[in-house]
Amino acid sequence: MTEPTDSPNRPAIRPDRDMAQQLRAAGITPTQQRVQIAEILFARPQHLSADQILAIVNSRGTMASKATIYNTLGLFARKGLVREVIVDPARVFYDSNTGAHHHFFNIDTGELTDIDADEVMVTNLPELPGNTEPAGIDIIFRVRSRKPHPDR
Amino acid sequence: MTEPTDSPNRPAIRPDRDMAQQLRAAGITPTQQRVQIAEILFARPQHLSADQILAIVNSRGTMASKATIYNTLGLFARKGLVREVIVDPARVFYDSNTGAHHHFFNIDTGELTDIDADEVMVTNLPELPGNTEPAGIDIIFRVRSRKPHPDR
DNA sequence: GCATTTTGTTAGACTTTCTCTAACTTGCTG
DNA sequence: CAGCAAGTTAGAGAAAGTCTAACAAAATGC
Repeated sequence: MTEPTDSPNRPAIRPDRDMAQQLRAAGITPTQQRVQIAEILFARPQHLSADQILAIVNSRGTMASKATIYNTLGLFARKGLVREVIVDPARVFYDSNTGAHHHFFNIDTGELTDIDADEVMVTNLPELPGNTEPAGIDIIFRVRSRKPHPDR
Repeated sequence: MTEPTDSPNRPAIRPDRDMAQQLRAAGITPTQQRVQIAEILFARPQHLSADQILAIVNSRGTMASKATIYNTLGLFARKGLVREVIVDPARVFYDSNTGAHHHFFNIDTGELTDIDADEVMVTNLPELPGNTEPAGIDIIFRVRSRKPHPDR
């Protein structure tokens, strides 16, 4: 469960509704690029990196620069439409599922899998450090493929 | 609680004992550089980045290259002497406390604070994906300093 | 102990991911 | 439709970490 930085509990974006309208409802001016990126992200629940999104946009013959991808993903994350999942330095995934859930991360293959929040219970929320407010929890269960790699 | 990739439950490294000997006991050949880095890391429980360790080593007038810092930290992590904590892309911390605990990460200040494992209960460990074995859990409670920043 | 082989270290080039900048475009707003 | 704010762009730049090839140190065998 991660509370977004902005706008508490917005309904999830749906692929089958007018995207421009949904963006507007989320307080985001729907430019061509943003709609395009949103359509990719929300086509189904998935984890995509900025790089992958850029590649998909380009493969469609449409246009969006690297900077726009990053700006847009950052904006979406601030607005709570997607969730940043950090599993590996130098690789942030944007999770189109902002519902309560956690992740398995396979450190060998780089695969990221959802865990439904119901399957994990975190109790006893600790006291926050002075003068801070919650911004989210990330629980990542790191796993590795069997037969671990050698160890030098 | 993170199980190390190697060697299940090794006693924590202590700053007040012979470091070379302790490294050897952990299955690590104690070179000059490794001892130096270990002494910095285990002086007290703390979170240091590779960069910080490099800076400390250099400030002491001793020598260790960037590559050695990374090699050594990777080795220590594989051997379970330290724990990698990923809170921010492009910033991995090495935690000299490998005991059961989690973290607060202040996304505004970059501060990392320990949470004792007793304060958080995770129950219902989910079923692992096929043919994988556990490599550790990271629970990071992201917090932000009060009065959130503006939003473009 | 000396030679051999293995392991570790080094500087610096390289890679990857992300950010910044300055110019340009788009599109509200009155 | 003029003016202005917001968005996009290409490409340079920054930051963190990896790789490589040469050299150094250490373990191993005899």
